[in-house]
Amino acid sequence: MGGDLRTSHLGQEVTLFGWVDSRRDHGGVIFVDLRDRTGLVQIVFEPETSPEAHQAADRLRGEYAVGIRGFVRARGEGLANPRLATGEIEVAVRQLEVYNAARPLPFPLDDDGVDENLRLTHRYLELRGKRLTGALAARHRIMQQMRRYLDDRGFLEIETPILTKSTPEGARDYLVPSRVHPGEFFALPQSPQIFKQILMVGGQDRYFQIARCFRDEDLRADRQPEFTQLDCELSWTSQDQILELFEGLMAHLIHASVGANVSAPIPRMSWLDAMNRYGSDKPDTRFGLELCDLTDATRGCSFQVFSGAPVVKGLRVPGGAQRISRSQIDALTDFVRKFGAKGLAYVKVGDPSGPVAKNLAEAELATIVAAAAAEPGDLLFFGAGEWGQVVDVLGRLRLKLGQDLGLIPQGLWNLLWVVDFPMFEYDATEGRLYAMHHPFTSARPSDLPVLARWAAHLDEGGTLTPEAIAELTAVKANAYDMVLNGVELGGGSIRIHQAEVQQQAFRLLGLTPDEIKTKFGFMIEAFTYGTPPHGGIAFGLDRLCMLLSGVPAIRDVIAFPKTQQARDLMAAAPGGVDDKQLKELHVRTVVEG
RNA sequence: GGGGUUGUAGUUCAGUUGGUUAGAAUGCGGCCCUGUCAAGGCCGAGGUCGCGGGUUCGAGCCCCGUCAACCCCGCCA
Repeated sequence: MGGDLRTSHLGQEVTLFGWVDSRRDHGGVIFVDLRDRTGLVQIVFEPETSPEAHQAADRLRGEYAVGIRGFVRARGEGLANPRLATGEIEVAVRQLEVYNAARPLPFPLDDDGVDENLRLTHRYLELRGKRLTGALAARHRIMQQMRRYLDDRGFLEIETPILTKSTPEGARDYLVPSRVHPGEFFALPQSPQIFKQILMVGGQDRYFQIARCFRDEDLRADRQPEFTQLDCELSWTSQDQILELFEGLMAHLIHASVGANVSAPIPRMSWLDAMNRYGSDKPDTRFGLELCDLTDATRGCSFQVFSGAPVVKGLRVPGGAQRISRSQIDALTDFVRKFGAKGLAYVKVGDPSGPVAKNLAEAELATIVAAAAAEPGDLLFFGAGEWGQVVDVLGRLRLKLGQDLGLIPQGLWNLLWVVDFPMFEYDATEGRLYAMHHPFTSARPSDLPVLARWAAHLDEGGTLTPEAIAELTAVKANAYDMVLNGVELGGGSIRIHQAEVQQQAFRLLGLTPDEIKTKFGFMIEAFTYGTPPHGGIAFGLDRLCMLLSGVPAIRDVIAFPKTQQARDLMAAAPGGVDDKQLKELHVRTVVEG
């Protein structure tokens, strides 16, 4: 293609197709940069080569779709363009064909500043730009590398249904009404979870799929309602084997994409450690600024906010007393309020006049400073309250400070496994347990009796007592997440493969025996026919491509993304449908207002 | 559901304390030009200041509402 031409092609007769990227008309000679997916090449129209082509080139304009025949020749002395890969040569045109003229574009290609609204409406034009062309090519290569890596290790790529069944738990489903079965609906898959486990029952012992998933939840820069996962499952396996296999895959992908060497094995951190040290289950380990525990140091101190709190934690900013101004602290206080903090206590180490320091005896302050290993000139932020709230707020503050103070080194690819997740979270408002990973995740063998006992307790009409909640939230799951630079790339677990244990898990999550039967009966039954132990993992392909391409949003690695309001501006979807279609589907709309 | 940012020629932006005919660059159109490469020179066209309402003698600017894009909270097993 045009962008591939080099001096090795000198003298060759070539046929090129592409778009007019720019046109420089000198009257007697016309230069055009011809662009295709591979890049630019200069083509030259001159009367000496072809009077017809030269004359026809007069009406060329930007983005005309054209084809040319011509011959490759060297540029004259001093006329090479070092900024083009093809800059040593040019193509003298003998014949020009204009396939399609182009109206002036609504915006210039490759201009990052253009309103995204406009770019999304004309996505076909934005796709011609280097940015998207490069990102899509990178995504293609990542997918090819994934396929090769997994194929080499005996995995089969198998497709699972898009029209499937709504299941409780998890995100809101996208629903598809059934024409044949009035009043019934398919759901689009939030992930192929159940199908891939059934594939294991079906003997397809190493499966993968680059699978489209659908979740009808609100969007973010890294969240689209339809997105792609690399979804994997294998039988006769262990957590260690899975971590090893997939850290190998990720190291391979990072090396192939950005050339960085990630040394396997990658570090593993327990969920509890991650929460305590980084205030996040997906810690960004590219920088320090770790949280410290000040609960003991503040026990019984004179400052009621600390002494009355179940947990007090600190975040020490070295030299922060100078680097962070009062107005910045005010802004940070507003920041943490968004996450439910009542305020943001701080002391400037060595300065006893601050609002918090004034409330503490000298010795108490000294104890706290020592516990935080803080030095004069440091700024020490505090979080006091329930453990989950405190670590969450300080974790978010840590990330913000890391960004604001420029503490995050670029060019690092810090991979991390987070392991030993709790099996359940307790929701006090709803009075029920939720699966932290998903309901198919297995527990550590030593915890199985705990599950069995409380499931039986519920079966006998019992309720979730405080004792049950305490014991069950202490249960650890065989689950693991992979984190890259503070972004959750993927996660998985060793699954439950025994019908009885799966029933217990559903019971503990509050499903009635009837619900279990209607929603998951086929799965439970499948587990009674010789199910291999199995486990798997799924990675967010869009996020991975986003990080490896260094772009700020997954929209930038998706050919046709949706807006934050979940619209496709180009296709103008969603849109209304005919009454006839609705009738066939046995659906009536009720639009308020 | 909530908080925030943005919205002015095709595009990116400027527009003073509310004051006459809303500017620049780029793009677009015409003419000139045989070595440019973001070509150059001359000339020209191009505006519902997102939309609706209000305040005012007077609104791009102030107020209220609304729409859209984006960022975030909630939500996303």
